[in-house]
Amino acid sequence: MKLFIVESPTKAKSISKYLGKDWIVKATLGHIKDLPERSLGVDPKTLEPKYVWLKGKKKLVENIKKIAKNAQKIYLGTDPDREGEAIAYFLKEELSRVNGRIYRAMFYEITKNSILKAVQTAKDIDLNLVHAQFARRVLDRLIGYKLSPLLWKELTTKGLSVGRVQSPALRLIVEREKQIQSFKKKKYYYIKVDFEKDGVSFSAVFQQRFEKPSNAEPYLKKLKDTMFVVNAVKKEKSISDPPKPFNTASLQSEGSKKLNLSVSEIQKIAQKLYEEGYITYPRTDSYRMNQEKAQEFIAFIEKNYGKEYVGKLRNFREGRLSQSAHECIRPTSLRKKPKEGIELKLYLLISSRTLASLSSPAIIEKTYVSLNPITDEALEFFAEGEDLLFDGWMKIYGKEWEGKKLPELTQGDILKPKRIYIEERETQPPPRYTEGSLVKTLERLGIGRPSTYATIVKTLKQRGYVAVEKGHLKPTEIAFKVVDYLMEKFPSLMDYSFTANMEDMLDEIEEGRKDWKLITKEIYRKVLHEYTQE
DNA sequence: CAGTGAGCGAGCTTCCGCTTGACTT
Repeated sequence: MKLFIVESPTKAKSISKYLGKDWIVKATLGHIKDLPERSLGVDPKTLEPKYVWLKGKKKLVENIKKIAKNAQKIYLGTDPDREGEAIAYFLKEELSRVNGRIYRAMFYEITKNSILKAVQTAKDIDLNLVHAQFARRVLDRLIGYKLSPLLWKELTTKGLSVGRVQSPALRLIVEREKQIQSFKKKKYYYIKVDFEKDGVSFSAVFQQRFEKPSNAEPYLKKLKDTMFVVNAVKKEKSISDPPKPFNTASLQSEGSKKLNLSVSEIQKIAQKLYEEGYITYPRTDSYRMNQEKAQEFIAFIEKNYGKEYVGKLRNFREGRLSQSAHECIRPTSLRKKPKEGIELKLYLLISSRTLASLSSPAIIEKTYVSLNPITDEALEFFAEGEDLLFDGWMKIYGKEWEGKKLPELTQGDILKPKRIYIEERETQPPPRYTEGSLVKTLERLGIGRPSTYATIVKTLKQRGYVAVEKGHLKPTEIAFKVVDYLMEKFPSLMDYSFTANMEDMLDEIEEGRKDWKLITKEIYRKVLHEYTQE
């Protein structure tokens, strides 16, 4: 009998099928050890971390140990990334007491081939990766547990928190709010002319905007009772490429927008769909898709929509920080879907997005028309229209076409205006973040991981830093104070590229070029630098 | 005798990242 260990019980089930009878597959349910919650858990001098059992995990590992005792070989198949390597490390530390034949198996998708290959090519644990996890963990702990108490004292409020991820996230929200507060709305005016031709109405606007309606009046007088002539018509084809398939960030933002739910609710439903076998792993930063599956989906498109709707599997550049242990989020099969309710709705969003990503581009024709009043050629008016020549992926994704088509116009056409008037508009402040747009921004900046996006939002709410108002995130007064304080005392931590810089350092540890304790100390000192100078 | 203050100990918030099931109400 051989033993295979993974993180997720759902994965354990599928892998168990591939490996067959003389294998036992067990799941750790994520990390098994972590720093203690109620103390720092890091020696301030040596930076030596004190990892302790997570709740319930001692018992779980003891059970695995009993099986390990009698196993011919033990394969550690935790996720092929920094965190997964750390889990494997602690597993080995425990299991090697009863059995020395322990190997590290790496796989990037759950298919029979890749699992068998992982077993054949299994090697030893990569200590560099483990040390990078220590560095990441210790740094996050030091920042969180050393800086938070400074806030309690400074702002005499208990329960406030500072973190490598949450504090820059809060800064985004607070800075947006400041922009909104200082935004001065400005009115502006333009001259608009309504026409109608062949029963289709359209409008043209004057080349110039005005700050005051009185500035537009003289022009308006000139235009009284005049006819217009079409001076030029330009047509341009443009291509609208299909969207990428979903990863966690885009599923959370698109899902919460379309189904009107919070990002945590979306994540919860996705997790359920995953456990019930409807979709692939829901915590991923990757857009990769299994080749054979993509072929299967493309065949489905051809059969149900026709050849002209078939696109191709594209290779997307993964973000530099992407650790890519999993594929994109897609249906496991198109033959199996949930029966009803919100689960079905999210499933259908995922399946249509997946198919759309593999279908053909939409083709749009843009028309630009310029017109003059017959009485004055120097006054130019512009009209624009869009026509959908081919819907492509939009049909499959169910995206409604919003473009407006112009009537057929040719140079020299004479038109009688239906109405000439001044329209008032106002410049708009930038919008507040929604949960979804915040998650997308965090992903773009490389702040946080797919497994934590939803919790980041939750933490900011729990700390009383943000409130949800009409679906948008509004910072509270204490949030302003916290961000102002941190910006003054710890500017390098609040820099949006802090995480990216930290990742660079972790890369060096992973490649074995730097000692993890030295680097961790260096970064932490840099964060504290300005503060301790006083 | 009442009020004051020093000294001491107990009880305390907090991080990010990996994963769900086993608890209680």
